[in-house]
Amino acid sequence: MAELGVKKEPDKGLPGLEGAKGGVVMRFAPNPNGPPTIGSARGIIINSEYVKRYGGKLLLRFDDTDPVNKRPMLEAYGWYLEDSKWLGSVPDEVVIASDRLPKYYEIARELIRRGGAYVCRCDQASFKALKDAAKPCPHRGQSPEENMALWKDMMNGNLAPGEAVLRVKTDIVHKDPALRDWAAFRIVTADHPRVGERYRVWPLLDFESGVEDHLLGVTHIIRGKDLMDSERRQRYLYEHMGWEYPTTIHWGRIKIHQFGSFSTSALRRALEAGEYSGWDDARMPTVRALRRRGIRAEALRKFMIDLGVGETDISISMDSVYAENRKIVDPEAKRRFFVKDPVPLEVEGNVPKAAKAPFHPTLNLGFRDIPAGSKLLVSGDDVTDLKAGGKLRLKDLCNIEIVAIDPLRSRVIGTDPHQAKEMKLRIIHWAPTDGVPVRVMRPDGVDTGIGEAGIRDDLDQVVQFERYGFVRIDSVAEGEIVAYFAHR
RNA sequence: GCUCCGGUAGUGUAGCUCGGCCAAUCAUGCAGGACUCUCACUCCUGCGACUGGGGUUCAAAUCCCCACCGGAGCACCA
Repeated sequence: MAELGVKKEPDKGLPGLEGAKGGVVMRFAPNPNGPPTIGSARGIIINSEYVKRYGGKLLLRFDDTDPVNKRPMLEAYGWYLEDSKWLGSVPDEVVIASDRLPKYYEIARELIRRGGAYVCRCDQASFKALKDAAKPCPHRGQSPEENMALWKDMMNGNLAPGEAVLRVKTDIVHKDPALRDWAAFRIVTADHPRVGERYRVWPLLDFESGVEDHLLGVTHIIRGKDLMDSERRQRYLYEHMGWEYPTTIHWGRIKIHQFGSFSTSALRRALEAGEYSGWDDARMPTVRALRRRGIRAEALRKFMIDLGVGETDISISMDSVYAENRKIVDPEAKRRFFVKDPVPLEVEGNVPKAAKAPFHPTLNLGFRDIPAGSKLLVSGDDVTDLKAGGKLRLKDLCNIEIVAIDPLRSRVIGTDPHQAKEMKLRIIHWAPTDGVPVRVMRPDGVDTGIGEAGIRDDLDQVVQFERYGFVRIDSVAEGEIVAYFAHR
């Protein structure tokens, strides 16, 4: 009775894709000039999410056609594969543009034959001047035969870098100057990290990407709003060739509060200048850094899917990722004591020999013993506002009253947690003097302190340092444990 | 200069295609409370938005126009 009206259900997850019923072919197409960043993760995750939803194929395509300005890194190809896999987005097929130059040449020749492209020998500045004035350059009217001959000169070395480019004919009087006769190939004699000096004519993004999307049968393209004009440019190419353009979706630029805006190239420069310890430095906005810090792929996936694919430029906070991750990690993270900036605390009276502390407050993960005694360490942050006569509870150990401040002395006034509760004592954590030195690498700096010795058993695990935050134990060396900070 | 795109709470997001179910969804954040030997987790309550102005209409977050704000392209970069 009540459901006569069709209630609009709030859209859950990603919006549907137009014409995706029979399955999709989608691609993520990075330039491998560094490891995947959080921005890359968005592309990897969203594309793969759609493929999972509609069925079909996920392609990982390396658009590595600039050996100079955005020079590829050989290691980065593997990094993308590795991080895609970790993110739960294993590609069905991997394509590397620098392997496929001959295909592009073939299409270039066909395009020339069809009169869809010409070899332009203007220098950059004078072409721009003509283009801005919506005037054709002198080479635009060359016959396909002339163009083919010049193309061969580009290929065989008769023309030097800068002396000629192949341009796709569009509409030289188009009202948007960005679309007028764009360059498809240029001469580059620099060596390429993968294929050396085998080729001297390299395609530009609009050609390479546009051609590949067709060759690979891509049905849906998701790309940045900054590439909107790319689609409009490529449509001219598709028209010359008689191809059908895929469906496109655009999204806006993404900024992250905690990292600001970043580009792979900028990060690479900073890294090479020695500002970071590596691509997985805790301060890096890379997938591998997040992984090292103990962020789970599931948290990232959920976060990215929740972001959606809007065309608005967004400025997001890692807080949401952290909130997702906290929920995943909390039930399995062992609790440990880590005392930051330790201050010695003398305790008089009957201090228990050891604390029997649960690994988890609510789940049955067992207990660990932490040796105690009359000399302990507490966090510098916890003692700043202490005064003589003040009382507090050392968690899982005993209740104390502060006797003196500098140096810090106290006496046991009981061990019963209920007493502490009745007295509404503040509860702080502590560490034994024979604990292990711990260094915590954080996005915002480094903390040092002493942790309970049991942390040595937690290599590669995500644990919670009580009242401090979640960390991943990164290394357990003789003298020091290194932890990477995930979030509070 | 030319051209294109966008503007819902602090931050994201749903709703906008086919105007009424929207005194506007969800998450995160913040505030308060419950639980708890952690400032974690969980639960409850609360805070908080349709950029502005015109127009069309019985009715506009949704359609049209203008303004303002933000982003992007006009590379032999991706």
